Amino acid sequence: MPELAEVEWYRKQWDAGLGQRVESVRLHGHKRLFRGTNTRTLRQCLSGQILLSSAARGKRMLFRFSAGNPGKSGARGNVRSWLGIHLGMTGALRVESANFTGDKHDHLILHQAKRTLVLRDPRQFGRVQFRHGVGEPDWWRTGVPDIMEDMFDRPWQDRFLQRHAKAAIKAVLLMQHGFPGIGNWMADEILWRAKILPARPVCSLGEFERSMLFRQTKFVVRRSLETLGEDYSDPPRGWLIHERWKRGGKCPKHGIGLSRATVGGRTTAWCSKCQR
DNA sequence: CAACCTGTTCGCCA
DNA sequence: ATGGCGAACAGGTT
Repeated sequence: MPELAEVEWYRKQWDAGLGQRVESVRLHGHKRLFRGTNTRTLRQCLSGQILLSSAARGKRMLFRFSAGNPGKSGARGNVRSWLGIHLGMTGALRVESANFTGDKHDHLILHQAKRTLVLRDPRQFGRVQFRHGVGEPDWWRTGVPDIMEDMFDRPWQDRFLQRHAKAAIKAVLLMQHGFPGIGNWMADEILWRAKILPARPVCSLGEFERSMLFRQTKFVVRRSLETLGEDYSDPPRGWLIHERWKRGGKCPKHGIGLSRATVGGRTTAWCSKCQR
């Protein structure tokens, strides 16, 4: 499910546990979701620690934990636990009551005194990472600006486009090293608003189209964060997403049937009248 | 029963 | 060395 705006909403679900201690940890340690992660360390380190804060970058989240009484024991006061979560295709974060136990798809469960923080992911295309130490984990640094940051500007976008000149623009919008957080529906939304056919090779885009692409990318991200990302409310009326998966879905602007095909390896919807 | 799915990664090929 | 593409991953839903 989750693209950048949904990820932001899921991240905030665990805010209910901020400042509270993790009493115990339950996890399905042998599962694919934890590939490359030492789950015994995760369970041992996180038990007894306090959830301090969280952040999201694109589709990735980072949760910061530490022991209580920071600073009391000198340098060791700076030791933190860092929990990285990617929700993949079917992941979700939610909060349950304190006595929640979960089923086979609830892979990571953090029990607090008054509630339980749950990560569920049936398909396990998501991922959990963990680090215990001083300073942010290496895997959290990406070198890629978030789309809403000033660093994400025209020169940066155009440099990335240039590196993938022969690929379909739809495929390039899905690349997390260029457009972090954009997924299938947001890519279609952006291209519809920018009036660009998804299968167009990047090198065929003119200056005006690249500037439309840039503006609509910023716009779709901003408005998605203000709706879905804020309270999971619907994106604005008139957006393509409302028609995208409907049988007989129509272009919100022209009312003609949407076209569909696989582009960049994903099902793609567009309006053949709007987009050229 | 078959096809499809809001994501990433790997191996193969140009 | 870099970039593009299709398959694989695992399970639910239509």
